[in-house]
Amino acid sequence: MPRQVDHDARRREVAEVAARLIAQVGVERVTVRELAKAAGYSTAIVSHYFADKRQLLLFTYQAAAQAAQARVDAVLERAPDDLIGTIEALLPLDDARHRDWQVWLSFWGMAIGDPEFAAEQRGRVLGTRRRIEEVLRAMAANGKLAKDADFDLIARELLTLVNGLAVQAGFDPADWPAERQRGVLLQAMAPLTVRV
Amino acid sequence: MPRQVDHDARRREVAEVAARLIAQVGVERVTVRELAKAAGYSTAIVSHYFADKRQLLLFTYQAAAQAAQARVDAVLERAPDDLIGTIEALLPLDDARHRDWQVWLSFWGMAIGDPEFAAEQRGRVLGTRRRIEEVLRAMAANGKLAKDADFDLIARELLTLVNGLAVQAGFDPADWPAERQRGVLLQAMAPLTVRV
Amino acid sequence: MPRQVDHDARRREVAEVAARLIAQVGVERVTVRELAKAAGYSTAIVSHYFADKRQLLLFTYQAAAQAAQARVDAVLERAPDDLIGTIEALLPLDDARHRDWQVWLSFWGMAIGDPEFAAEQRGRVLGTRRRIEEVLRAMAANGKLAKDADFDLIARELLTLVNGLAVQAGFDPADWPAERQRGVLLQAMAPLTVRV
Amino acid sequence: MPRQVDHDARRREVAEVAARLIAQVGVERVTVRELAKAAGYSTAIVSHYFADKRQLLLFTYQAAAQAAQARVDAVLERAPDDLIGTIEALLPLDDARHRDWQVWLSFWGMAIGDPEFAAEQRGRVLGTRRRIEEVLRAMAANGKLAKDADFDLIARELLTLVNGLAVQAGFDPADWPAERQRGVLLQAMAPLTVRV
DNA sequence: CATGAATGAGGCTTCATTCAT
DNA sequence: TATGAATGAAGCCTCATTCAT
Repeated sequence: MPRQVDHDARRREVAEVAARLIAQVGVERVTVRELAKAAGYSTAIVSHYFADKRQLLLFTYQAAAQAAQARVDAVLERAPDDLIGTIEALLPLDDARHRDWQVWLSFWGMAIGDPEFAAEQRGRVLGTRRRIEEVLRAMAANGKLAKDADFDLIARELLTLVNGLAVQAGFDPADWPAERQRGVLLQAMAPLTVRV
Repeated sequence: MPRQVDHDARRREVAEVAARLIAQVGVERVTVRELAKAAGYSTAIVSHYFADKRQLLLFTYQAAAQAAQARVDAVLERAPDDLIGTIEALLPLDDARHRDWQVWLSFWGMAIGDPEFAAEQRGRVLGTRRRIEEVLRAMAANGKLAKDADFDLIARELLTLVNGLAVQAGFDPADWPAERQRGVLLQAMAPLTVRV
Repeated sequence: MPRQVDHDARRREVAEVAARLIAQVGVERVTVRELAKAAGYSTAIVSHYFADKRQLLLFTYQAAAQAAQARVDAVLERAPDDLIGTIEALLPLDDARHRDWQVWLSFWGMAIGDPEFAAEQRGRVLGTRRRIEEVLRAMAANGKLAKDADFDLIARELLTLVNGLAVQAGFDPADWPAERQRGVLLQAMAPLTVRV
Repeated sequence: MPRQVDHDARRREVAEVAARLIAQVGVERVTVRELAKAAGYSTAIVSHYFADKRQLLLFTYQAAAQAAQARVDAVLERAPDDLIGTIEALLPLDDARHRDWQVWLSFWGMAIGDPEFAAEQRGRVLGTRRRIEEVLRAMAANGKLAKDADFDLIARELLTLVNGLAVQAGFDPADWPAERQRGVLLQAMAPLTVRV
């Protein structure tokens, strides 16, 4: 019997290396050759595990999105109405989250003019907003938020803040330590949530 | 006597075409050939007016930034304390501003891993924040804002909102018509400014 | 298992084709495209086996130099004091040696203003002179040359003759058949060596 | 009446600049743009005064050859049998002659595979040899050389020495100061000329 | 399953030359 | 006579991909 290789595990492994490289040099500068070298495989690895370089990149993008989602899930499992925890799970407050944002930022260059990537990006934003809305509803159910609050609008503002913070922190991490991100976030959230 | 050409005007002309293309297909997909064809020149035109393709792109980036700055200036000339006007001058509320943001979004892909473009981006953010702070100070001088408000923090929140809105509107303009952008903006600004 | 290729052999093969082309059209007229076509490969073959076109040319130059050295070695193995044999091994007396000189002549154009190629040329001249000096010392040891002869000066004169003959024969082979080259050589060598 | 420009003087002026550049960077690296800049003219100067870049280079080559010829003429006007003076007029013993040789060396790269330049080179060698033969005949007439000497062969050897010395001195001037060039030359000439 | 040799398309750039002025 | 803007051909190189092994 031939040695069985866990196909999906290998795909994730390659995508992990890709994410590392993308965060370092940007998505457009990542060549299959460099990627293969960094991963310790031959150049044919992409054709082998992915139909295309494009598919590899898409997979890498989605993997980062799933990681973010998992972070949010971990928060909500403990407390389904932990809004601040949810938002913080999304912000680039540590290296892992910072790297995910680097990846997304880098992909945005591709997403301009690439309908499929743009759609992916739209979907990710929409999905995240839905999750935030759920948290808001949970808060309302727990009396932490007015039941007639405009959940959609609040969620939009919150996600707007997240994206805005991440963009600025992404290109100027020195100017945006975790505390400063939290400072802006809390200033903005204060009037939103204390409206029981 | 040879035909005289306004060098700077021609540079702006080429950069304008570049911006159009970038907004359409993304900065990495813009080739000199396509650019030349779209501009109605030969491929050598780029080398003629720019040292490099890279220099052309940098110039294009800066041109978009200057356009934004000019829009803000136009507002502040009329009313130096017009905060909402300033912010709206920055948001992708019409096609022109939307296109500028498409250009920046596209460049962010390059900025990851390209120190010079990243620095450019940082500079642009910093400059815009300074201008917002000035507006806040003018407001305070006119009694529209508490004199001891944390100008830096407020300016950071406002610019965070601008960037966050632009990112979302950039990839999903249908979901972010001007009114919705204003809606989020006003909801967020209300508690900030009405604190006389 | 992938097809295995002898990297160095392939490099020599490509360089051999390059030498042929250089001798025909001159080093500056050799394009990667022509070279690839003549070698029966695609243009990417050069980048595949050499970092650079420049590196390929350097390698080609050195290969010709090594061929000449090998010819001298073959002579000296049989008779370490065979001065005439050594000199004749260097002269363009047959097609193979003529072609090597064509290559060097062509490279001289590059060497002007290219420090690295100029240094390579200097090194080759110096190395050859050293070998001639060794032959002279062997002759002195065998009583074929005065022991107090000025080895350096004699070697310089001999190599001067070699270069001078090669230059003229290189551009006017019809006027410099082997016999005439030998004629000048022997006339010049007669007074040098018969001084026992 | 329009200002009359001395066409030939302008051609020589441009060629002089070209020679300077060629000696510095090699003939293949000289671009029309650089040449025009160095000469203080526009790029169209070549099309203006020469049919072609190629014609300009040919003219430059010939100008250097004429300069060498003029140097020999100056010697022979004083003493038509001054063999050593003639040879020294050809050797790169000072900067001016060194530069001429740099130009020729650089052109040799072009001459390989360029029949017209090769023919030019052949002609120059032949012409110089003829002049040396004349000097030898003058020596014979003055009793400084055996009347039945092989003028052709001696002239060939002498010109071989000249070319050989120039090649070596051209790439390694530090190793070939004037005195060393003369040393090799005199060692080689001694047996040739003292055969009255 | 995995390799690395080889490809061909395409990118940016440089350059001699032309042309209207 | 002289200019400099503009061209188009060509050069080198890089890269994702394919294919025999």
